[in-house]
Amino acid sequence: MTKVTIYSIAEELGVHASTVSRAFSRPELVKADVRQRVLETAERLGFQPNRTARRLATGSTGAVGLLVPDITNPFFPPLVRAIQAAAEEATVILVDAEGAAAAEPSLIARLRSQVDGILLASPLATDEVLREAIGSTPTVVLNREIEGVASVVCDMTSALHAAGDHVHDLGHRRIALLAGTVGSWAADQRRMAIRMWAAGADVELTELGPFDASYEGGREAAEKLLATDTTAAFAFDDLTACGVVAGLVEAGCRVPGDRSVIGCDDVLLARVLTPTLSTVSTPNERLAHVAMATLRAATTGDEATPSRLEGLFVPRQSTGRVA
Amino acid sequence: MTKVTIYSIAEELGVHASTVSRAFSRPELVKADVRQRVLETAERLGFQPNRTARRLATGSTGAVGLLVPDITNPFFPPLVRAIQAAAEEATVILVDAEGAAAAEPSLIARLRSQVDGILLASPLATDEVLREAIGSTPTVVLNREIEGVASVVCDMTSALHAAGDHVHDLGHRRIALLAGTVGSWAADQRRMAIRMWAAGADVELTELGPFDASYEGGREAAEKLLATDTTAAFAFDDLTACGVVAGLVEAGCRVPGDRSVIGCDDVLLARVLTPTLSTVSTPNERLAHVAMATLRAATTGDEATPSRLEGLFVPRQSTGRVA
DNA sequence: CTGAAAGCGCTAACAG
DNA sequence: CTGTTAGCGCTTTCAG
Repeated sequence: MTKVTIYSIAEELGVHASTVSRAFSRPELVKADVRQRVLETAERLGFQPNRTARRLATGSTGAVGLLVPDITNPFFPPLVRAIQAAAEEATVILVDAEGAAAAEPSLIARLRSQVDGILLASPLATDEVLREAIGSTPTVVLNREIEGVASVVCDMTSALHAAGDHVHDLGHRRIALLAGTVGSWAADQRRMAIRMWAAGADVELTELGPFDASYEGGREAAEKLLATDTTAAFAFDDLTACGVVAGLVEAGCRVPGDRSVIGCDDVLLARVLTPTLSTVSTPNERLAHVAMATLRAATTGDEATPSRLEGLFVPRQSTGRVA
Repeated sequence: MTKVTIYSIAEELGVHASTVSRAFSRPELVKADVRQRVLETAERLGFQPNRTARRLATGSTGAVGLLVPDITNPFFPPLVRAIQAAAEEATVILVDAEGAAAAEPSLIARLRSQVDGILLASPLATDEVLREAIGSTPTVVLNREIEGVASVVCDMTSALHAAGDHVHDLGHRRIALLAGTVGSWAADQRRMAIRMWAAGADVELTELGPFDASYEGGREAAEKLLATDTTAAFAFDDLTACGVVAGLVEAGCRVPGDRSVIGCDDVLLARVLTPTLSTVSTPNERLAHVAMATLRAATTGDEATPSRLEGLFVPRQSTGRVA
């Protein structure tokens, strides 16, 4: 079981190692039958090109880094999966910041030396910090926008408008906006979208918060919510919405009987909760593909192109006709 | 911003590159003051040792692979996090099998060439297939045992006995066991544990299933469950339990008022569901540490040591006094 | 303790 | 189209 290299198979065939190398990396440069035989014996000998050597020689790692702020947030696993699928041959190195935004710069620094490019999901760090951390490494930021850095975001605006119209159609006129973490790009965007919608509809919007984007944050929000006479509420995300529902139900308020609740992200939780959550879903696969394409472009030195994808409102059980 | 290598700093100091190299990899072999100066200028120049080159030279990748069957299963993200933390310097390459057990061998093959060792969470593939796929790569299997392969498992037996005693104390005597996927090591272990407990307690155990380890599987289980006169049920995991609760509630059956439900794994869901789930938690951090330690041992050629950790029963709201 | 030299396995000009 | 020849940046004997 000795290691099989391009030399082993070159020798076996009486050709030069570089020919073997070419047979793999630039097949068009080698005569069809030679290539054929190379591939065959490679297969036969169980040849596995040594990625490390290739990397050293080419200077490219064949890997992309994916930094997520909190892998235990149910929003990210599906995204991670989609990115891996979209990465195809490239190996993706996932790094979880464990919810500690302050640690991200050093994590990014470590990543930089191991990858050709970085996909960065970092909602909380400031533009400054991030720009400095990524330096000259080709980077695409996800779900936020930073001047001068390529990005792909899922724009929830129109979906949230649709969600607003949906509850409006159900008769709701006093609506609560449970704001998410301040300084979060996504939270800001969602807040703006809902304000904009409310301004154009005959509804009274009550802003509460900010609340932490967590179940506990939702519980807290529920308390504040109960002190208002609103009949429907937009939560920052599904996890928060889950806490809101739990808090309301515990206080004897029925969902959607007495109050309607709208989540965001369409995580697994939204589909298994009782009641299932009306929410806005993200096109993860599309996002992943666009992100990878953008990263490849960035790697080959192209311009920073910001892309926007649209979220989709998914009505479920947590929204109902006003009491 | 030219690349800084051991040569740059060797030149800068008028020493040989190998000395610089040693200053990092075998500091004890270089005189204190030289080492000192090397480290200083390395710092000053922002030297980042090129991992790829190091790998080529040493033959070790400094990376470990972590294969999970389904990253979207909420059980895994916390484990991934724990493993990353336990891996310290080593970079962990996460591979998600996307729920397709059949694809695992080829994923493992790809991994093998990129890492020093593999942590393998693969509940469904057969021992044969796995043994063949890992070949001679140092491997630790997680939550299952394979003859001849190092492993670390979380043994739920005593925790499930505690759970049984708990519902027994609450007055339950007719108990349902909702079996998980057949052929799954964990499912088998849990089933055995509950049977064993039931055999030693004055309860009547009704086995139902097997059901898919999913929300839908739980819904299906709920239906079957309603056709029995049992008052408490063990679900395979929390996701299943969630489906069971949803199915029961939808049928007008209250949890825990009319029936008690016990989950397993203690995923996020268990804590945010209403009612919160009584379940068995896994010591992820311990598991991760033991797994990494075992892998390091395996890498240095030591024997395959199977380790067993204990789960912990966590009573919550989904279990209550019998009606 | 440090310098010299030989690779690790592959790629990439450059000739032929 | 294919062989030659240099490396990629670091580690590691082997001398001294």
